[in-house]
Amino acid sequence: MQFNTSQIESKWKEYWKKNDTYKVSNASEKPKFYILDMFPYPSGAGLHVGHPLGYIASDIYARYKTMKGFNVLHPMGFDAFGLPAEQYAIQTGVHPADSTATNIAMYKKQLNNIGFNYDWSREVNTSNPSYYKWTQKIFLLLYNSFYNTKEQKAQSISSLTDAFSVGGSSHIQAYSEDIQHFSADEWASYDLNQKEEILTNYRLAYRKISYVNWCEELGTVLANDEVKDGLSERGGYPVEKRAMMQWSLRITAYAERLLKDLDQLEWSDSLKAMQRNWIGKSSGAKVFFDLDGFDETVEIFTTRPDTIFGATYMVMAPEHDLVQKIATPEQKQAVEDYLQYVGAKSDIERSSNTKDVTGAFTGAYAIHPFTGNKLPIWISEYVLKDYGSGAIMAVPSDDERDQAFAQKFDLPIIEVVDQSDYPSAEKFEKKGKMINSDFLNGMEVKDAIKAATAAIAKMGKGSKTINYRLRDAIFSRQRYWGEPFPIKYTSDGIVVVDEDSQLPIELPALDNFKPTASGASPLARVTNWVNEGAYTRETDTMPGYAGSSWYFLRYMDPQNENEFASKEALEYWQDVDLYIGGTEHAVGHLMYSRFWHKVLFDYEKVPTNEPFKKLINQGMIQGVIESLVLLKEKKDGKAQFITEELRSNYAKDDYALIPVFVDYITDYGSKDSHLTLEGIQKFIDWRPEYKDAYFITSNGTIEGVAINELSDQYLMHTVSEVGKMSKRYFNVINPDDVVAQYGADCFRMYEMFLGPIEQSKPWDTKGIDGVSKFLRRLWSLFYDDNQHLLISDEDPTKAELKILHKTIQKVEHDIHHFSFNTCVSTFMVAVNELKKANCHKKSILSPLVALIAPFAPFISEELWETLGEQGSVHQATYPEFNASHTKEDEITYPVCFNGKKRLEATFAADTSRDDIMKDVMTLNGIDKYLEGKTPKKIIVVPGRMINIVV
RNA sequence: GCCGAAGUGGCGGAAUUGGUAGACGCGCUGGAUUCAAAAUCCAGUUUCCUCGGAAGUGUGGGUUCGAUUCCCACCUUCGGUACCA
Repeated sequence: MQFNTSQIESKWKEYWKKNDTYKVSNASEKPKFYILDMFPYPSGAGLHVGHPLGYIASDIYARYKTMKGFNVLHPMGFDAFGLPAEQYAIQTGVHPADSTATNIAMYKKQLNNIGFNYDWSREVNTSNPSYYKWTQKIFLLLYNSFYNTKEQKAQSISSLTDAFSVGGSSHIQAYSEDIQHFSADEWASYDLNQKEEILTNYRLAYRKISYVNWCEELGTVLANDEVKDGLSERGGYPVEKRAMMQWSLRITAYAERLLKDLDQLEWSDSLKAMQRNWIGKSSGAKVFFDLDGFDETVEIFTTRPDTIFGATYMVMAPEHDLVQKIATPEQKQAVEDYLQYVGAKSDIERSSNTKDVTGAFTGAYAIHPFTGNKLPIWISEYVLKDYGSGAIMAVPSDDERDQAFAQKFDLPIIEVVDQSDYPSAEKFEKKGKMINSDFLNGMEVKDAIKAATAAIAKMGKGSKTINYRLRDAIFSRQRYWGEPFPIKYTSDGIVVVDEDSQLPIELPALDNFKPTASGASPLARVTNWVNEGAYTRETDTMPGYAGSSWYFLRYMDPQNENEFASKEALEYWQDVDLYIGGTEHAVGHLMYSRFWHKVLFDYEKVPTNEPFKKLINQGMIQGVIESLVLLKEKKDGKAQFITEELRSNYAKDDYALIPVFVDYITDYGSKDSHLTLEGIQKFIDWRPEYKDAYFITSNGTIEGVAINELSDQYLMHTVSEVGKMSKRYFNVINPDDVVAQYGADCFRMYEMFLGPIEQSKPWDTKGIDGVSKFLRRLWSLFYDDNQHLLISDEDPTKAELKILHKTIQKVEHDIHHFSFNTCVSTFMVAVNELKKANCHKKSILSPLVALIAPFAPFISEELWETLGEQGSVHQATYPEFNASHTKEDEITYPVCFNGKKRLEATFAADTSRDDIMKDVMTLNGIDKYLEGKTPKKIIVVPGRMINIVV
């Protein structure tokens, strides 16, 4: 039989489907193993060769685990809500549900082409009402919960209201940023509205005013990644912050647990570091400063309470609530001007300006708690409203920014830390002895922090505090294509939740997807949906991360209509044993999923505290972007392109890079990448607006219209950059094309062969022939050139068994370490050696095919059948390694002199260390290296090497 | 700036606990086969050299009998983050 990839692939795809080869059961005696891929957003562009990298790795691992006797769950689904589909709907009028369904069908076809072992009966689609019913249900659970800081877990909000009814707010231990004090009687006297206002401070899902990116010209709210440098990505219009009442999730309540539980996870250090940075825990003290002439106090947060005697002024965030109140009439104008200045700047501009020091004096003063001195209160953009309490005590002697500010506005500086005992200490480092600090004088910084905090607490002016950088997550989007909230409002604006029996609240039909003028979601147009009796529905929808924060649970029991997953299914599958995905979700998705999971855990709805035990970040496969250099200046009204090597003659502003479809490029991806005359012709055909352009090469200029008459010495070199694989750069490689040319097995193995899974690298087809050759060589162990079967039933030789078992050992080791590139090398070595040994024995080839099966599922299935084995190779038992076959009788030792290898010597494997030491001195040629000297020392590492020290 | 990852032939990369640096593949060179080509097969391929050797894993130092691997300092590239008090 001939090796024909497309025939083999369609044959076995059919077989797997017919035999339900990849169907996974929840009822199994086998140990479970749950391996998960980050599910894709089904975009209209389809999969490119970068997407499957992680999927191939997980597929290999899943198939390996199955053969090792595990019941393996390896599902796939779609993160189907999202902006691109809505954008497409606005442009074309095609309903997002329709375009999404089309895209999903295309994705599934592409995925099946690569031969993944997904159990499609478990497919999940977040935009499906039977799925988002449970997203809505979990949202309601969050809404009806508060965080009990004593028990350290989420509890029902009703237990909080019960406690309020019994004892008011005094003995409550519940997480909140805004604690109000009231008695049980007061609580009873409040009306619904007042109660709700208080509960809002405790609920894990709550509403507050937050800011969105509003673009007046586009008349819509933009996502963060639609805003570039303070302008809308589409059109480049200005974007401003606009306040809107929006849903948020109180993830901050879980900050400590999210931080602490990282320790138990098998994630990479860099990923954990990213999450830790994001949570941003810092410990210090909060201190209340009295205001001169006002009853209010200003709360500040500091990590350096020891330096409190060095505080010479205060700074508030410009948006701080007290600013308007305390500003004196004389300073009112200055404050207004400054607010004007800050308000006009976007976030990006504000944070990119770290050099210029700006601010304004409010005219008000705070009272220093120890000295009683009056400290002027300033406002400045370098203090952020959302971090700490939005105000600081400024210590110019020990903080870089405070120092710059003090110098600019001529504020006093008092040195309070003497670092002369620590000459190596950096300035502002927490090292030194306190000076000019009253009762702290002479103390080491470390002790002074404790002493100062204790003194502040004793005065009732503050306490030790832990602060987190993590913010609550905004959960509202003013969009159509997302989960509707199961929420409506009374005419007084009081929240009414939908009953379980009403879920799912489905997205209503709509034909105009354009945003509304007010910035509300397009849903606001559907008045008969919005107005439900006396109630008005929430018209915002949930963000992308809503559906993806729990999808891994749904795979366990995807068709369940009574629960998001049954208790039995959850008990059996527990958690994800191995999660593979890109780093782009390092903080967003992974943080929200952990948060949701912990809430569910607190309610005993899931059996585990963390969702993803082990996580591997696959690197990205990037594309090469090939561009022509276009001069901005025209000549005779015609565009001018220059060859890459002439680019250095021009300033950066004089030219632009025009991406070229990579298929037209010769030597794509190399330093020498260029367009030949033929390539230039293709380029012009593709972009007719350049048909008259000049193409300036090193050997002279050619005009687009006159190409045919010219010879081949004219090459236009292009600029090669490694970057994203994207439609925008015309460098997308579709896996279908690679599969059609080389076969799915070759594509899979080549992606693995490119290098370590965690590393990013540009796609490059150089070298795919090597893998293709390997598969043909494997085939040639079974069939000769005339397609005659070569298989024999002879007993294997010792040498053949050794090749096989060395391979088993190495491949299994490497799979455990996710080193799939070296697995492929190992297979190549094995096939090369068996070929050399002329081995066609079933006893060797059967286990070899089983070893290769996880990597090349199609060819191995075909060869398994050829060998006369029963059933699917993917349900076979993994070959067992037997060490007795790899034992060496003799070992060839490298003989080194001072660590450099000079000679070799072969000894029987069981030769003792002493005998080797003796024998090595009688070695042929050794005198030359000894140079007549006696060796100082001979080191023998049995089985490894011999080193002679001269 | 801070945090993290990495730096090895012309290229992708390998080297398991500190123990023969460059496995495997691409590319290149030569040869066989062929009318010819493709395909296939065989041999060679880190650099320098006086063909016996010498140097060599970003740079400089250190520990060690021995360092791609461990330690210190620096350089470069990539990813994350950005006035976090």
